[in-house]
Amino acid sequence: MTALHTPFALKLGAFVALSDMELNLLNQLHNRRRTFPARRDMIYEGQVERSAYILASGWVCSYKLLPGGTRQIVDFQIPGDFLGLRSVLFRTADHNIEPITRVKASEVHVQDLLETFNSAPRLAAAVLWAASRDEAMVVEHLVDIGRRDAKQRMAHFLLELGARLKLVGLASNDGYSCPLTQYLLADALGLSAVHVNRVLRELREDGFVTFQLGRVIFDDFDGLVAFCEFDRNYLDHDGPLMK
Amino acid sequence: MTALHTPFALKLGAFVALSDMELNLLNQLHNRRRTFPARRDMIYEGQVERSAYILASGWVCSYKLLPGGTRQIVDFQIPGDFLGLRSVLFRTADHNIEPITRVKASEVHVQDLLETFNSAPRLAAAVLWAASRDEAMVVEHLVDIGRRDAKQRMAHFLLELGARLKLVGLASNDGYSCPLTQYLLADALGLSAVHVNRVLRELREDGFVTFQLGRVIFDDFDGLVAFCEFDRNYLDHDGPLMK
DNA sequence: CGAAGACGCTGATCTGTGTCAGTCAATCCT
DNA sequence: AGGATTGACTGACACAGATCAGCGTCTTCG
Repeated sequence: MTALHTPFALKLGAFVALSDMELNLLNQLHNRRRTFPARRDMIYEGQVERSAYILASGWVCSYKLLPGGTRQIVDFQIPGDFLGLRSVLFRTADHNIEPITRVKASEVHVQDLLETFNSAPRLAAAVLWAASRDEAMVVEHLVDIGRRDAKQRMAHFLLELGARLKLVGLASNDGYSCPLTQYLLADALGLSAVHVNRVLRELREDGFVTFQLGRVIFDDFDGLVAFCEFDRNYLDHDGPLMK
Repeated sequence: MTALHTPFALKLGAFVALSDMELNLLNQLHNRRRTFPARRDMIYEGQVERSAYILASGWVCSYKLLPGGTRQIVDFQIPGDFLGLRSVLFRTADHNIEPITRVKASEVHVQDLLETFNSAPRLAAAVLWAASRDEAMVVEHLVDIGRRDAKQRMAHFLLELGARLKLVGLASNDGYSCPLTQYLLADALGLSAVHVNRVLRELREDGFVTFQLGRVIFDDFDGLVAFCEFDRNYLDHDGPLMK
């Protein structure tokens, strides 16, 4: 992958055809590179220092802790995604962000972002688009947890993740590699780890998907889509107004 | 309530002290008044015409339909809230909006909004703040449905609603009037209507809240807060950056 | 007026998922 | 090398909440 096609550029490029000039501007956002080890929170609830990042490689999750000690993972972020965009708006972050793997990310100052938007307004639209997509995904998770049973929920989740990864060149319709443990899946889907295991086995025995050894393999992609009523267009909208 | 203190102005005023000039600008947004009857969708999934509204009176809900015929209510909107702000960004709306009662709302054109922001940048920050709060609420609902049992979920929901209504002068710590049916509560909380009924009875018998005849009455506000571990600050943040 | 819907409410029964308790293999640490 | 930790996996059992079936009261409307 050349410098001109970071995951971030790939993602935005899916909605706005990017000129060379715009691509260059995007790449200039990537100068403040930082690395984070797995499992140590990058941003935690109540933190005052506000920083946003663009994920270059690795996976992270954002979650909220409950007094009881359990947690709810709100979403996973994959390369190309923004981290902590909202914590820039509020004085303090309202949720935690934890790397699942070792992570490389570019720190982004609000200032730089605004300057970039100034030089290339179409990029502002693209970023806004991406932010709205993330919000739509949270809504879809709400529907997932509220109204689908465990098996459909898992199926829907694996397909959604696939669609997102495909956008940044990390998945195909065959499958993708995935560092999530069954405990992480449980915290994200509102299930117990034990039940996650059972559901994955059932989906495997049904011949739909196999999730083993860090790889998700779609054995019957169309069947899976039908089974959980996945809406194929839900993540590739028509793009922003200013296309 | 004078024209200078619409619910919308009250809400924004809670985060930015508004000058008379800013109040006037806000009120000018309210000229295109429209009325909607209950139960007929104002905005539906896939609709192309993009319009945003500010709710002046009445209640609405935004929801997503599932192929099976069930639905998940994502959130309720009360006076002072924005409707369909996101549907302005996308070519088509990605969810439905249905009035629960008869509703009065002011149609807002993107153009007017931008001009207002131009004259009073602090209002832009306030609106952004409000939008972020709405997003934070969806996240909280996710936590609700994913990790709290039915009773705590209901308790948390009733308290959250109370906090929002208080902000626009429609509730006190004693209670508020509330047009939601048990079916609506069920669709919002991911429960069956039957179970909603049982949970409400239990909360009443515990001496926490009474929800009857269209009124929510907090019999033991502090007890209820403790019971569902409601975070008193979660909705009154520190305000936006540009305070 | 009477009929038809809403809506609140309840008991009986069924079921999806959680909880508990444990095994096994792989990896990391000292 | 031995011990600790982590993650996948399983069976037995318990329970929260769904589903089914039904009653009663209001409101709406032809």
